[in-house]
Amino acid sequence: MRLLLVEDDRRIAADVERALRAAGYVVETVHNGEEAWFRGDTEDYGAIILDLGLPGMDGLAVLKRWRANGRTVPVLILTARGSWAERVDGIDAGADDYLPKPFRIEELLARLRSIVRRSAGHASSRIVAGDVELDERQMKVTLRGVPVALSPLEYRLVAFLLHHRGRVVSQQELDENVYGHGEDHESNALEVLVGRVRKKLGADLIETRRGFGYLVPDTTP
Amino acid sequence: MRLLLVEDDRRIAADVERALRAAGYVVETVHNGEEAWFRGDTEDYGAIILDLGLPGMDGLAVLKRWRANGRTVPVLILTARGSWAERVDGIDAGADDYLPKPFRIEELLARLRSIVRRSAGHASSRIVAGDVELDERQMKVTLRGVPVALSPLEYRLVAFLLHHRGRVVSQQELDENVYGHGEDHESNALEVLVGRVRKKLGADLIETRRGFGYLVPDTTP
DNA sequence: TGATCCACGTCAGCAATTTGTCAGGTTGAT
DNA sequence: ATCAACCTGACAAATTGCTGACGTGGATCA
Repeated sequence: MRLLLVEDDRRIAADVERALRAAGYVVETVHNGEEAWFRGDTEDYGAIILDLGLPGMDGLAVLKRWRANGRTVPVLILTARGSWAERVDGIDAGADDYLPKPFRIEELLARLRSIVRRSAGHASSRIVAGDVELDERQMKVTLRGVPVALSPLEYRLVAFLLHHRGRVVSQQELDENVYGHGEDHESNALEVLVGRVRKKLGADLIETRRGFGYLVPDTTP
Repeated sequence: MRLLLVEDDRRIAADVERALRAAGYVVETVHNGEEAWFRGDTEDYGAIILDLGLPGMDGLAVLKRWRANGRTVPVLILTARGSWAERVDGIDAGADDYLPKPFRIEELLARLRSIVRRSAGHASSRIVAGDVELDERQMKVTLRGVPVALSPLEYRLVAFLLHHRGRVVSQQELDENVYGHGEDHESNALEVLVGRVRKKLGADLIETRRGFGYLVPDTTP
C-alpha cells in the first residue's frame, strides 16, 4: 500500500517513514503544504498522514481543498496535544482520524490500519478470501490455517489485492502500490510475482481478467 | 438515526444520552456487557458507543464477538484506560474510532458524525438490462445469473451501451468510446464486435436501428 | 573475507485469447 | 428490384499472460 506522509519536521518525518516502510508500506514524504496538496490531489494513495502545523499552506486548508475536490482518501492528522477544538475542526474538515503528538509509533500503525480498513469497508483487521487469511497486525498470511512465508513484495501484493477484493485491480495500480513507481511496463516482473504468489497460496486465489488486471473474489456474504 | 449507548456509569450515561438526543439521535442505553452484546447482535443501529470498562463481559470481548458474527456496524469506543497498548487492542479488535475519557461532548458528536459518514456508501454499481447484469466493480457480466467471459473490447462495448440504455447510440459514438479513436468507418470491426457480444449475451440485448446505431432497451420500472 | 542463501528482475518460449480483415450473405427502406 | 447497411463465419496476425531457467546483488554467518 502506498502512503503519503506530510510532515515538516525532518527528524520526525524520517523516523515515521522508516517505521512505515518496516511495516510494509510504500511511502512518499513531502515537507510543506503546497507540495502536499498537489500530490494528494493528483496521485492515488491508500492513506495520507497529515501534520497540521505546516509552513506555507496550513494542513487543515490542504485537507479541506482535497475534500472540496472530491478526494475521499483516508486521512490521519497529527495534532498538538490537548486542543480538542482543533481536533473537532479536523474531523469536521474530513479527517478520518487524528493522533495527538507525541505518539507511539505502534499507535500510529494501529490507527492507520483502522482508517484503511474502514475505507475499504472492513470491520476487522483480518481479511479472509477463500482459503487464505491475512492478519495485517502480525503481517501474517495463512493458507487453510497454515502459515505461509511470503517475501516483502509478495506480502504487499497479497495485502493490496485482499484490501481490494471483489474488484478488478489493474497492473498499473498494482505497480504503483506494490513497487511505488507507476511506470515502465517494459518488464513482466509483476506477472512473475503473481505467479510466485499463486504457487504459494494456490492458483485460484487470484483470478486473471485478461486485458484488465487481477481479481480476488469477495467471499463475504 | 438510532444509536446504542453502552455505559455502566449511570451518571455519564445520562449526560451523554441527553446530549445525543439533543443532537437529534434516537438513543437506547444499556449498562452491562451481556445486554450490550445481545442488543448489538440482534438489533440494527446506525452506530454503537461502547464503554470498555464494563461489569460482566468486557467491552472488548463484546466488540470481538460482534465482529466475529459479521456485524459491521460502526463502533466508537470509550475508555478511561490511557495506555497506548490497550488503545491499539481496541482499534485492532475492530473499533471504528476511539475516544479517551474524559471527553468533550462536542468531540463525541464530531467522531460520531465521522464514523457514520464513513460507513455510508459501499454499494457496488450494477446495471440490469433484460437477462443481462453488469457489475462494474468486478467487471463481471452475467446472463441469467451465469457469468459470461468477455474480452476487453466486448466489455467496454457492453458497459457503454448499458450506461446509455434506453437511447440510440451511433456507431461513431461507439467508435470513440470503445476504441478511443473516432476514425473513419472504413472497417466493420465494430459490427463484428457487436456480433460477438450478441453471440455471448443473446441476440435480443442489442437492437439495431438501421442507419442510426444500436439500442439497448431500458427495462427499469 | 568468503561462502551461501534468498529475493527478485530479466528473458525466451509457449499457449491461449483477442481482434482486424475479408468475402460473401441478409435485411430493410424506398 | 435495388442498394446501402448490416451480419456472419473463417482466418491470420497481434497481443497477453504464464512458466521455467538463469543471473545479480544484498544480507547473513562462519
